[in-house]
Amino acid sequence: MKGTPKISEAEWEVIRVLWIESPLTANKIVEKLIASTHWKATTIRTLINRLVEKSVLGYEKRGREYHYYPLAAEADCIRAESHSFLRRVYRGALNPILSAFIENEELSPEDIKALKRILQKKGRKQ
Amino acid sequence: MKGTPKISEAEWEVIRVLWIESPLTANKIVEKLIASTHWKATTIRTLINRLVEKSVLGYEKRGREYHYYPLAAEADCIRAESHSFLRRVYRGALNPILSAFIENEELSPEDIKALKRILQKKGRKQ
DNA sequence: TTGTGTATATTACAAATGTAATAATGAAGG
DNA sequence: CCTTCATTATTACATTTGTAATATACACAA
Repeated sequence: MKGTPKISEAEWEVIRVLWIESPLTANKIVEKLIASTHWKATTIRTLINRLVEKSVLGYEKRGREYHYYPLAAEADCIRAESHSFLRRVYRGALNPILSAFIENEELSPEDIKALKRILQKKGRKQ
Repeated sequence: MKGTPKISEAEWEVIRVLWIESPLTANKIVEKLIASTHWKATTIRTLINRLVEKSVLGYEKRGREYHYYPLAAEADCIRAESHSFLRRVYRGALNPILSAFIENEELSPEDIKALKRILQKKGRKQ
C-alpha cells in the first residue's frame, strides 16, 4: 500500500458503499446512491471513474459489465483522513478534540462504557 | 453567526495563527507562516484575502496597514469541521472513531485521566 | 444485419484550491 | 515634486472537485 490518495467528500460516499458490500456493478452503486443522494447517474459514474484513476477502486470486467471493489482498505483510508483532520484542526493536540467530540455528539451508554474500557487499557500500557 | 463557511486546508494554517494572537498585520502573519511552511509571501496574502472574502477574517485599516483578526470563533470552526469530518468518515457513528483515535494517537496519562472524567460526567447526564 | 437499448468512455464546464507573479498605490525621504 | 520602498490589489494559471451531458460501442432482438 502506497499511502492512500486524497478522497474527496463526494467520493467518500461512493467508496463507502463498496466497503459495505462488494464487488458491485456500476449500476448497483448508482442505484444505492441515487437512493441516498440527489445525484444523477452520470455524476456517480464520474466519481467511480475518478476513484479508479486514484487506485482506490479496482474492477473486474465480466461480460460487458464492470464489477467494482475497493483496493484501499477502509481502515487505512479512515486512518489517513483522521490524521489529516487532526493535523489541520488540532495540530496533534488530541485531547481537545476528543473532549469536543464526546461533549458534542451522541454517545450511548454502551459507547461510553466501551470507551472507558479502551482508555483503561491504554492507561495500563503506558 | 451564520454558519461557518468552508475553510480550506491551507487557509486553516492562516486562521490558526490569528486564533493564537490577533490582530496581526499581513506582514506579521506572513512572517510567522514562512517560518512554518514553504509558502511564498504572495501565497499567504492570497490566503488572507480569501479568508476575508469568506468573512472568516476581518481587518482594520490603520495607516496604510491592515490589521487582521478572526471573525469566526475558533470553537465554531472546529465544531463545524469536526462535524463534517464525522459525517464524511463515520456517518455519525462516533464510537469507532474515538476508539481509533485513542488507540492510534499519543495520549498522556493526564489526557487519559481527563477523558475518563469527561466520560464519567457524560455517563451521568444520560 | 440493423436497430435499440444499456454500459462504458469522452467531453464539458464552473467553482474552489494551491501557488504564485505582477501591477498599482501611497507614504516617506531626498 | 519625484523616486523608492513597502503594502495592498489585480491577475494568472494548473488541479481538483462537483455536477453533468453527450458519444460510442456492443449485445441482443427482430
